[in-house]
Amino acid sequence: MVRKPTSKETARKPNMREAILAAAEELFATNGFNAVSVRDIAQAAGANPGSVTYHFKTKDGLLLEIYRRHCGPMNLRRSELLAAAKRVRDLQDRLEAIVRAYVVPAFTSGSDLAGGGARFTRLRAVMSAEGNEVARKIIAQTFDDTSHAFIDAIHESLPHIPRTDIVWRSHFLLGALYYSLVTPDRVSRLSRGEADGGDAAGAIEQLVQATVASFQAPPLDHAAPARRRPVVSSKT
Amino acid sequence: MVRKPTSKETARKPNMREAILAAAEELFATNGFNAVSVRDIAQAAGANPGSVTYHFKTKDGLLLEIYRRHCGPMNLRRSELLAAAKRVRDLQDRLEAIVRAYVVPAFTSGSDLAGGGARFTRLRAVMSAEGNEVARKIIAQTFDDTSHAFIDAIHESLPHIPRTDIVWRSHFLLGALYYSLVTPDRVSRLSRGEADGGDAAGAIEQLVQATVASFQAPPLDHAAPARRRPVVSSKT
DNA sequence: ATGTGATTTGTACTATCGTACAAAAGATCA
DNA sequence: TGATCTTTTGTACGATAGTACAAATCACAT
Repeated sequence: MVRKPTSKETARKPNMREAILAAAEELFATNGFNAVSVRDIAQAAGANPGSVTYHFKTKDGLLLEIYRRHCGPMNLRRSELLAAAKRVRDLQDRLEAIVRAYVVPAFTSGSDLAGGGARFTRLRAVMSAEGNEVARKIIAQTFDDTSHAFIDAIHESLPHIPRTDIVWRSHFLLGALYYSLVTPDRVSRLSRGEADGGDAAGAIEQLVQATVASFQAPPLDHAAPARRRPVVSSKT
Repeated sequence: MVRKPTSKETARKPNMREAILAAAEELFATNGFNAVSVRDIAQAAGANPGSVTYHFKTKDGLLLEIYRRHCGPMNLRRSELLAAAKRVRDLQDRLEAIVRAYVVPAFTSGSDLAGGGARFTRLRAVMSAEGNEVARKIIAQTFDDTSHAFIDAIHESLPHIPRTDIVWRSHFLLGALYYSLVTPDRVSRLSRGEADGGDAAGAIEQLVQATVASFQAPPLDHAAPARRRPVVSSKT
């Protein structure tokens, strides 16, 4: 009996703390940080507002804990997948594997912390859009390392593309990834029901294929302008 | 004297109404809707809080007016550019022209309403992320037509790609576009200063090239699975 | 100059926000 | 059982939110 449930884990209701975290995650991810009140979260979790203060001290503290919960497992999984991807021999396959290693954990977190990575990624997208300060700090110090690792790996499998271009295209990848999680219904609507924007597996495949192609695009010639700029005049 | 400045346009301070709109646009676009108070907006515009109520009745009304201001000119310009793009003979050039016709007005609005399209597009991105109700309604009924027109045009120049795939890739384009406007600093940071995320012209070129390549990617084979899925195991 | 309508100001009201804190309730173990 | 610690509840407080509205101010036609 080295490990007993030290009463810290045995709440009256089963894990109220977790319920609050899950509710907050869901509400923040769909409505933004400021639109959600502590009372909203408490009600969604079936808890008392004061209970939120007790567990997380402040609303910022609650957001911080959400990040702490997910960042570790997600980046760990990404590292594992990236390491495996780097060992792929075929260059084309390797690139695809790298992109997949970046995308997949964003949709389904490794340890799948009570709700999966998709919800947390969506939350990150929303916090990013809102310019949330708490999130900005964590992201810069937690995700930039991972991003650099992926950019370097991609650069190695595409040595003829300038690093700058790869940075841009990685940026586009993240934007596309975020947006797919933020408004999946738009895909369903525009495809007139042919595609399901909420289907994670489908979204991943589409995103990976499109992104791999974008990475393989010829580099932008920074010295000379575009080969032949198509003439588009708005004056008919 | 058919047209005299009917005192409706001659405020004490030069166009306080416009100042409020501009300030609200800026603040909403960078901080989200709920994080910004009417008093914040009034202060940034050098106006009195009550003045905001006078001109726009409610905070939602203010947001609505911002959309009304930009949607018309922007979609008009997109239509013009799309029409011109469709007349490009070379298929490769035409595709690029179409993508450019979609992207360019998002960065710089046609009539450049006091601040340009980039700010408004960023605002759209943020409202989308926050799931803002006012914005959702307007977007569905104003932008979907334009989106369909572009999707159809792209489909015509890429007949062998299923429409579903084009929808997905257009969706990724919009996500990348949004994200580029939301966090341009990330590009500067990840490129270690080599690229300037805030440079609209550079962002447009990168985005257009990457997107054209993604559209030209082979279609996803919905019947048979991927040709040869690269094996990536997380267990080393 | 004066009246009139359009704006701006100042202030106040109610609702809700985040947070604090004491009391109640439950769990744990001597 | 009773002491002690953790968790939950209930309530309250100050700050700030959106909005309303009367008074003050301005522009302009007469």
